[in-house]
Amino acid sequence: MHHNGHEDSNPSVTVDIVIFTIQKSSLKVLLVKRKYPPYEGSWAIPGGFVRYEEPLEDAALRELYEETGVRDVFIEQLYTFGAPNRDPRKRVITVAYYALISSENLVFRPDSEVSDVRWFSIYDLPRLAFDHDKILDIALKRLRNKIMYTNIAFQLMPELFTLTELQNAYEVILGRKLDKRNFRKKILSSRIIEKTSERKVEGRHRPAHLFRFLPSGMEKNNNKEELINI
Amino acid sequence: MHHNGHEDSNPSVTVDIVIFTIQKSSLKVLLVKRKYPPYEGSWAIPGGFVRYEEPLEDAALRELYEETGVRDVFIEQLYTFGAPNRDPRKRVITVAYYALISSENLVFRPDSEVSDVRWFSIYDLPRLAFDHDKILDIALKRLRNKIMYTNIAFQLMPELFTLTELQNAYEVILGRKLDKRNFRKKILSSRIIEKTSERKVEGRHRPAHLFRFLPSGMEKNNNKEELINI
DNA sequence: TCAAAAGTGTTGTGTGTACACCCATGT
DNA sequence: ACATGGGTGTACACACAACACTTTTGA
Repeated sequence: MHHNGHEDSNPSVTVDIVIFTIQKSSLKVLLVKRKYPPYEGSWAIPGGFVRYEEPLEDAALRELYEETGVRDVFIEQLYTFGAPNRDPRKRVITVAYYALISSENLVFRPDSEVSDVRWFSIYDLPRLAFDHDKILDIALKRLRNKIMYTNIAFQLMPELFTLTELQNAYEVILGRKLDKRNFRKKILSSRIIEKTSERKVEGRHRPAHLFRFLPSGMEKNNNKEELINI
Repeated sequence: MHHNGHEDSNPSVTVDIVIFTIQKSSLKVLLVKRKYPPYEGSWAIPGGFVRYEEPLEDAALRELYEETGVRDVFIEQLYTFGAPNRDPRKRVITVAYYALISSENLVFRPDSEVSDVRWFSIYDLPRLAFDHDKILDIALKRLRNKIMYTNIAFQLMPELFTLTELQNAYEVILGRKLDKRNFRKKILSSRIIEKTSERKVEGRHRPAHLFRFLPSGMEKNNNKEELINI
């Protein structure tokens, strides 16, 4: 690693990946605690250097896999951040991605306070290293925007889910309540889910129907998105 | 310039900028003819290396200025392209931008066939170097999408303009006709333009009123955009 | 007086939104 | 029987789309 970047006319290139999931009715992002300077001890978005022969998206998927053990995940390029002083050591240009993963897919769930990788509620974030607060902010805006006219929210859901669970996902992401009847009308009329014969029995009340996404030529976690309107 | 990139663990970083304008009722992009290999003699989107201490957007603005002589232009980051083999010499990651410039602002208008920099209609493009056809395609999609819910089309217009001229700009970008009455209703109700006392006399027919954009806290070419709906 | 573009309203259709009650189940 | 969340329909406001004629000017 060069610490005197000026001898190298090329900036370094990294990928950073904002990983979202929903846990306990809360939208969470995965952060890692930095072990070395700069920003030692601060929390940061996972990321790392792009290998010489590695496509950018592959680098992002590799980082994602290293942190979460999850493959076959929806990711999308977000924005490229290149302020000359965003890393105090040398010029580092980072291509930011965001990912949505279903909490059922999590191989390990870094929850404990002692771990150096942890899920944080978007409403209870620590101070972040570098310009990562800006990256996270833009990722959240993109997610909130895109959930309104695409089906990306489905990437956050398990295989089978109830309409209330789906609505909760939307509400948690948007940070506001939605009307139950209007939501169901909209989702059902978009013909992207189908009712299964199964029900979810949970507590002493009427069981909910379970739904699944319609394959419709595109598979879940296929990195494809379809236009809908909520 | 290294020709053996493998000795340098860092990819090179460039910016490329898709420059749009409207000329003669046609949407045009600026292309430059390459003087050296690879792709010698092919047309390409203007671009160049990012200097070590230079913000990405500054690099894009610099390239834009070098090719067009225009400053204070609307530009927006588009996407970052980083396929390992997109440049046959070595790994080059390019951060693509797009720009909209009013043809009245053009200091020089590269029109002649002999020049090595020229405006091309988007419907009559030459074969492009590298992956520049993909970049241009994405830029055009973004422009067409964004024109529908922001005021960026105004960046393409002169200081004073008629409603018919503005509608032509929309039609040329979208590649389809719009309804005159509905268009005027929409634009006028969005309260982002104001009628001036001047008229444009042109030909043997009724002169059109000239309009200008309302400052509304944000200046033209301020790289800000406002949400509207067309 | 004619050619050419400017300018102007209404109506139907569809979409978004607000809103309240009965149903099915477990305890 | 009751507590709990599941599930359902209607009415109103607004946005969008389709559509044709009159006005103003220069030649």
